[in-house]
Amino acid sequence: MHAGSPDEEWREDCAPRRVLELFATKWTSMVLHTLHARHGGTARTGVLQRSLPGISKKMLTQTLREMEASGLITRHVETVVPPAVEYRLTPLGERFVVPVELLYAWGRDNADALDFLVPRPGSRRR
Amino acid sequence: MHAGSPDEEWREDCAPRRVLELFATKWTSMVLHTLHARHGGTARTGVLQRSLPGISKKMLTQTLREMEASGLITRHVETVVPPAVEYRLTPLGERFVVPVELLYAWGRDNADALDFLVPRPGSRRR
DNA sequence: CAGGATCCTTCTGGATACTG
DNA sequence: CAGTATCCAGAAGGATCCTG
Repeated sequence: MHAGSPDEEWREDCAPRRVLELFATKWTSMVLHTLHARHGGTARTGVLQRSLPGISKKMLTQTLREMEASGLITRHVETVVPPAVEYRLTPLGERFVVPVELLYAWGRDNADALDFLVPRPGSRRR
Repeated sequence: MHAGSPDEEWREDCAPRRVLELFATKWTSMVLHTLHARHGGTARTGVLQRSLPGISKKMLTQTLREMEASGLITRHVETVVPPAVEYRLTPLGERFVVPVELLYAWGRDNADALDFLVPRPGSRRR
């Protein structure tokens, strides 16, 4: 347990980094959580948008596209008018929910310690 | 379990969002993990930098500053020449390590499913 | 050795308008 | 209703040079 040992090198494509990529898009884990905890794993676009106050239509669509490309969700299109699109968690997505929920649970348990972060709504970190 | 219920509103300052703020700086969780898993919770600046191939001196310092401001680590300065600075996980930091490690563990367990992400070193997601 | 100060490039993501 | 296409301000973060 010391420096230099290249056992688990922080290569650009190591597992930890790839997981972080999933958080790179701001809304991913929130969509994941909402889909899972509030809608049982399946929801339509508009429902998701209303469940995530503050997300723009652009970012919702973009996030959903990336999550689909990552294999976290699937997209089902009902060919009707007006179009109805449903997003559903994949088994991989369901599994990813577990650590994400743990992370959020930790946040709730340590809310006091995090109080000094995000002091006032509108200012980001730092 | 449906839309509209404002039980756990996604306000700008809700716990989940504040946790995500901790990941907003790219290297935070990697520094945390390295400090914990490779150095037993305490390490000097240079050691950390060598343990994190690819991090710039600027980002390392900046990340450490923010982590200190967030109460995840403490900074100890040895007043000698050349200066020696040690960073140490706080109890809060130690607790945060738990969900972070679970996240990384999930990544390792699902490495196969994540293989299509980060196809070649040098290109980011998408 | 630790880290501050700049410069500069890339990316994020919000606002808005438009299509089927 | 779902999605696309632009435009654009601001943030993230890498490279480099300088200080005690």
